[in-house]
Amino acid sequence: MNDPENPDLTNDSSWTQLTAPDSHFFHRDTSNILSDFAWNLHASSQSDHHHPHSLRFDTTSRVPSPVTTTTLPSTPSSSSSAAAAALSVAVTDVSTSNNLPANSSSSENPTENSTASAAKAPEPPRKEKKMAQKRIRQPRFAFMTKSDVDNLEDGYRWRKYGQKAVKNSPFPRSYYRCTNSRCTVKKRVERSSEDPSIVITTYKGQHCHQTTGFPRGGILTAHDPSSFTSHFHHLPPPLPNPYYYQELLHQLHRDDTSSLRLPQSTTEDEPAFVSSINPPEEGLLGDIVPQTMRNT
DNA sequence: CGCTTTTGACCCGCGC
DNA sequence: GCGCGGGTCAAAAGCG
Repeated sequence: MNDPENPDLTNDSSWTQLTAPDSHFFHRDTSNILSDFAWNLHASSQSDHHHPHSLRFDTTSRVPSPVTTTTLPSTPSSSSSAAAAALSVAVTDVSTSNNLPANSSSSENPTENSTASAAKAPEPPRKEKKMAQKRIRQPRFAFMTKSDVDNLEDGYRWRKYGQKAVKNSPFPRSYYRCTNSRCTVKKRVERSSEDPSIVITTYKGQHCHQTTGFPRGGILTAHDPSSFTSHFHHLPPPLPNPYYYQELLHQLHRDDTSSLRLPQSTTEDEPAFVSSINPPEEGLLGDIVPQTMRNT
């Protein structure tokens, strides 16, 4: 079965064959380490079209936008200290008209859910929650990482809440949720069946809090986008951080909007990363941290 | 003791 | 309607 939210990221062709409704995919055909294209990212309009590293933006379904390909400037990999190498990034936003931000803990509070079950509410809270989840789909993005470890360090703490065997894959898929009780972000980690060295990580939702900090990179705060980027420029995190990819999208759109066409017409189901095309000073906060959380 | 992981069961959506 | 597969729950076990 083709899971629209979970295309086989290990298959290059599948990246462009994504048939998921309201999804937007980025594909980068590269095997370089993350730091190669990440932590020194300075996307410029002078896209090196000769470079094999390409970022493919693909959107299907409701938005009949053509697949647009752009390229990223590449800097030679200067370090292999990181145990992981990002291969591709995919943004599969599936937000609907009611894009529930991660900070809307009032409407989706795990603690409340757990306690409500014992209260025997007239309506099964579990069912309510399911219904809510069905209606409200959160932005998500995925990336492939060459790594020996499954659970990549990304600055947040995660609690594993499930594991499932994956069809046509000898490797199980693990499900994690952010340990922050108010945060509804989840991530899914699975290993490529074709290349066991590749870990496919899919993030869903938006964090409503700061990171806990990288073990080897000091504390990383999400309050200061400038320090965030400069932090990475000077001190690449040991492993890929989802922030980077959203920043990547920013950069791409900012620098080359002519070649990277975003589904601007999807106003009714505005993807998070589209709405995040903000002024530079807006930075990553537009993607990750809800505006209401920034002044805390 | 508190937190995390494991794991079987359950629920739901989707395709046939 | 049925079966399959993905995703989640929740109790038990493990760990520091």
